[in-house]
Amino acid sequence: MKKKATIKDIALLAGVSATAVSMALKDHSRISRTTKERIVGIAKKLDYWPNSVARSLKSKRSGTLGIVITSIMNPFYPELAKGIEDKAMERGYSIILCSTNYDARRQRYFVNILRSKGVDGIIFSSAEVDDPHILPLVDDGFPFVLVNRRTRSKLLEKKVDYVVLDNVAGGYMAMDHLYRLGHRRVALVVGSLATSTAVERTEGAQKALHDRGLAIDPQLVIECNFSWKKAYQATLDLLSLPSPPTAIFAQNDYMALGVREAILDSGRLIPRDIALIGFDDIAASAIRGVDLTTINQKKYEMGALAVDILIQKIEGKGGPVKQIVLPPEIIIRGSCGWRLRDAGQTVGPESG
Amino acid sequence: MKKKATIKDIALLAGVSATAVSMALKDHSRISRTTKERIVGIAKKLDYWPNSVARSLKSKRSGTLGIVITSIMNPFYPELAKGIEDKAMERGYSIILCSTNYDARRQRYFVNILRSKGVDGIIFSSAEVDDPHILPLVDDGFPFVLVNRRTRSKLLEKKVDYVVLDNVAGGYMAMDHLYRLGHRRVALVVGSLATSTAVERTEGAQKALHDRGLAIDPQLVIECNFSWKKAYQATLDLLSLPSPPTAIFAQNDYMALGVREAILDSGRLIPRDIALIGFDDIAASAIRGVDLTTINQKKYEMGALAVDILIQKIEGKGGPVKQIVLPPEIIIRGSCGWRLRDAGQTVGPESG
DNA sequence: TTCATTTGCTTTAACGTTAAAGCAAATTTA
DNA sequence: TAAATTTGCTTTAACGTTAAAGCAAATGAA
Repeated sequence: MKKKATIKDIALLAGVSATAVSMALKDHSRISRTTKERIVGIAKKLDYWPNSVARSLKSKRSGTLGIVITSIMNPFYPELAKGIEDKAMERGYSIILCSTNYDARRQRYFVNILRSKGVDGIIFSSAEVDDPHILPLVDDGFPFVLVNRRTRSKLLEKKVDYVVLDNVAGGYMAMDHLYRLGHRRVALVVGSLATSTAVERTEGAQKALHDRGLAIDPQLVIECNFSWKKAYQATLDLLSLPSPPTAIFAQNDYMALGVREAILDSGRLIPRDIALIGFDDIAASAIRGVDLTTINQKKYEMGALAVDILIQKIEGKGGPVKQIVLPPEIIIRGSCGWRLRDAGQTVGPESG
Repeated sequence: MKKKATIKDIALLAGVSATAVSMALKDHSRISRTTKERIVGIAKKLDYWPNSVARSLKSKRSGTLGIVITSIMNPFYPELAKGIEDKAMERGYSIILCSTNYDARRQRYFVNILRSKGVDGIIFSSAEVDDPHILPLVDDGFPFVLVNRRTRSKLLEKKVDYVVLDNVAGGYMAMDHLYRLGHRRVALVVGSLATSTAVERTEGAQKALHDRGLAIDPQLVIECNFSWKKAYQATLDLLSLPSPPTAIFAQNDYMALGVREAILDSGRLIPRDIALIGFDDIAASAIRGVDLTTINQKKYEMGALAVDILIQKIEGKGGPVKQIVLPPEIIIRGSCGWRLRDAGQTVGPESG
């Protein structure tokens, strides 16, 4: 492979030292205008680009951020990733993407890989509660930020920066919406209870009922690990119960699509026979005919914010721990119907 | 930030030279078993991980691949990216992801950034016809592979490795399917004619009609740049034509969703009033109620294959230029109906 | 005119790793 | 027993860049 020009090549051609070239390209004040212009001219002619690897070694800065997510296939991520990417690009950073494929052990591995590659900081969007790989990062003072999920470890919760949705409020909002539409028997298709998101959304949903002196029938709470397939099966099980739910709250839209499929397969219609609410507002939820009512989180903004916080930590203008909790927002589409069930009938599009 | 242990730290503790440590960790034959075990023990105790940056500088290998795509938000990419990621991980490489956000000029920029960061090779999934940044790579012998799109430059087409779908066959297949269902007036919602994919899919569609002595009405061919919005608008325009099409072939599923929305907004039903076929088989197309008939390409396999080819080039077992053209596959769902139009009526689900 | 400062460079050294070369001691071969 | 080889390390140097220190020449101040 043809070698790219280095500072030395330029120095040789310009008849100066390598340092002079480095100074010229950095617009150092102690280099004469004429020499600088000569050097810059030669650099341009040779199509010179500084070798970041050498720079990183010298400066301990790589201009690269590590991003650890569960899987790029998860429809939640593209928007988050775009927020991260755009902001990182705007601020002059590149990103190395790592997917754990839902294998928590890989997080530790990726942290080591990323640190060895000299990334300046890491964004975790897949942290599980009490992740053992987080502690060494805190101890070492290595810059990182959690997005979407946070750690619930007593030891760490005060020390770790994060940008998350107020998932308790989101869960509350979803259940509240269903309650107001008259639903009293609501099933919970839960994510993975190893994640803060699932725990908190469940908490919020329970609180919404508790505030009205009600409680969720434990029979109607099923952990589905954020899996489409498990959500599908869980729904079939729920629907064959002697006293099935009148509504289902799926803790993310991806599972909600599995729930939807099972409902339709059972010959029921949404929302005529059963109401459905999701969480995340992924792209597919807005498709005509899907019309999934859902709790939205500003994924793009979350990503961008996380990058800002991370870079601030990296560049030393740290300050106190940043823990940002964004408010959720309900997106009302057709999947829960539009009229109060109490008032007579539920009306909605004959979707599906 | 706490410094990570280096080879020197280990050397100091073990009372040997840095090179001895390097040899011990690499299981060099000229190091004694006892010394090696002592060194390895200390390394483990210090939680030593080799500094890849230093290694890269020395060895000119980073174990990192650059991936250049248009946008992670494009629903086509997650599956492709996963194929790339899984295979790269399997073979011990990390990936740096770059999105051009459909700005072709950024490709040149990213190529420079990536090379400066020392990536061992680049996968382009966003190449436009005659990209000017490709030529220097070929000249330098820098390893890269195109996926999904290929260059159509006369100068380069024989020299560049790629993995693509047989898009001509795909276009042919789509149009052929519509023809067999009785459609004679088919509109083409075209991507961007600056891409090989759009050009070839159009070519294939035209060929399918040409083989039957027909031709596409130029009035029914609209370039929409792979944009949902443009596809939506184009469809409204098509439908208000004095003699509107009986079917629409959208050159990717994402545009097909825009077409679908416009059709439904116009009060028509799919496929009762108009048939619709897409391309790519993105996740949303399979959703009940969307049921988009489409041409599938094995995105995951394409990504994995591209990585294999790239790594083969990187690791020197190059051989001849690899140009892989995969066969398309039609996924028949409900959006074109199931009976021959000639035979009477088209039947399909009352989707949407 | 003399000393102090500024300018415009060069030399040195370092970042962490690792091939290559070197070299004494141990072992094998003749 | 002497020469040749192997073992087990060390020293050196390099990858490309850039702070830091150095230093002669030009400029400024007294």
